[in-house]
Amino acid sequence: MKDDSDKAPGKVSGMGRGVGGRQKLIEAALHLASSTHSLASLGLREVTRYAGLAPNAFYRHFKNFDELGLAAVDLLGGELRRGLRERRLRRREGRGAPAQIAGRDEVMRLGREIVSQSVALVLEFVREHRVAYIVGIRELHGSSPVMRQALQRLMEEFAVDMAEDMQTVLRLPGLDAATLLEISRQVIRQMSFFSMDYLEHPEQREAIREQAERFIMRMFAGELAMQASGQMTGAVGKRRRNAGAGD
Amino acid sequence: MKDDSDKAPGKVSGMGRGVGGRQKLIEAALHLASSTHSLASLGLREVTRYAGLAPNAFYRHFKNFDELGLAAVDLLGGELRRGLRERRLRRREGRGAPAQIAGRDEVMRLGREIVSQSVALVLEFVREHRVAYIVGIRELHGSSPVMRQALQRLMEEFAVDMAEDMQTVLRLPGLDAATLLEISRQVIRQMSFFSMDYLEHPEQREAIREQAERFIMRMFAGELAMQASGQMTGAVGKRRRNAGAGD
DNA sequence: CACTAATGTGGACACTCGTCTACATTCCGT
DNA sequence: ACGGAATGTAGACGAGTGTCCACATTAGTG
Repeated sequence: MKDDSDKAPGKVSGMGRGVGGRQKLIEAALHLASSTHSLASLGLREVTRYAGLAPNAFYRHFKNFDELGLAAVDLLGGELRRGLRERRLRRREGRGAPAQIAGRDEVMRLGREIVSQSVALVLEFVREHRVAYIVGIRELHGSSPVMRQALQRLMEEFAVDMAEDMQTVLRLPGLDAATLLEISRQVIRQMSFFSMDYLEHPEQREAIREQAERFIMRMFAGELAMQASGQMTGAVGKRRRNAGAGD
Repeated sequence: MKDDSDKAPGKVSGMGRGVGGRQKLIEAALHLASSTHSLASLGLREVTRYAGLAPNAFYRHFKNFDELGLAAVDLLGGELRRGLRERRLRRREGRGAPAQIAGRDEVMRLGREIVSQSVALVLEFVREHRVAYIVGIRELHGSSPVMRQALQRLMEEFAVDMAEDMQTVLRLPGLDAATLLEISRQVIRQMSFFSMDYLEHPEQREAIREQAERFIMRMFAGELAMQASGQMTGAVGKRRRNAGAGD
């Protein structure tokens, strides 16, 4: 990929023979972890061997595998988030200042367009970063608290981005910020499953994409319908805000 | 020629000193896997040591860790599924022959009741089988294809059960079996996240339970709303069944 | 040039691991 | 009661592991 050798703060001066060591180790670890063990239980020697380095070279870059994992999350998580934000901004520019409160149909159409684009972008990223994504999902449920926390945080950032986007573009009446965030979190989580299906069943990609879009539309339509019929004050109770997996 | 004593529930034939060996190994493995490695990367010696047995005792019961994992899935997955089915039947009896097609409000109320009970049951099970559940979720995304497949299948069974239940109790107009199953699958998947939150944040259990119930209601309300407004024939694509007589 | 920091190699140590062979104990069915 | 099957223990082997120490190469800085 790219030579990004300055990932850690202040790390650009003198170097020995090879420059790609760090990157090579990360790639080796992701590749091995995607097809074999979990990240935390990878062998140090195994990884360095795969990367074409001596065992000790590992220590030059990372203290342990959690540290390597965090570096990978920073690298790829940041890339995905930047990608989503970019595309979002591009769309917003290309449209001027649109969404005055519009009719229900107009909102639906606009929402569907945004949903469709976002889903496509995520699935595209997932396809291009297959191994990293698989490892990411694996570690999200894995045994290292450090990795779990880092990845949960990443997902929370995605959810916040998505909620802000929705808030800005569609000003849905009665959809307060807290509810929007709750829905966004649930969408992001569900997407982690859809993305896995997408990778594992290439022959059903079209269907999976449609399923994902349908899911998201269903969530919003459901919230609107429940608010419209006043059902949300029912037995379910409604002390919503701050209920999620916030740190 | 009597019991096919393979792994069927009739495993009681000849035995040596201890009887709980198999069970002890499973428990040890789950316990270790829930707090340390993934199942597949557990050490044979590690597990037997924790179980208070000699390393070789492992071979007496399992050929490898996949086999142990499958046994655990059979054990606990079966228990959960039976529990859900039981409670479902009990509810159905205790009610006689209820659901003639009722008004929308009546359907909503009944649906909410079922949702609430089912969510409570699942969360209760999760709390009572904490370690097993954590390992299950971990292996659902883990590196062993054998375990992944077994757990995906288990979740599919849950989804089918849930869809059938919904189908039987609430005869929602226009909610065909395929859509119901799709929604059920998504609910089951989302519940895996809710359950994790539930375990990891005991102080927010009430809120998480409400969130789960809200999520499920939102899904159904959303599907009904979309069908009612004819939106499901839109750009999303909908080669699902032919709605035919479209209401 | 001399110095330092970064990056790399190789060898060695003690340790754990999976697996094998051999033997001991307990229960079941005939 | 006896033989076989199930379940358990003990010890040993080679392979792989994490980590440490010593040394080599290169880039930038004074």
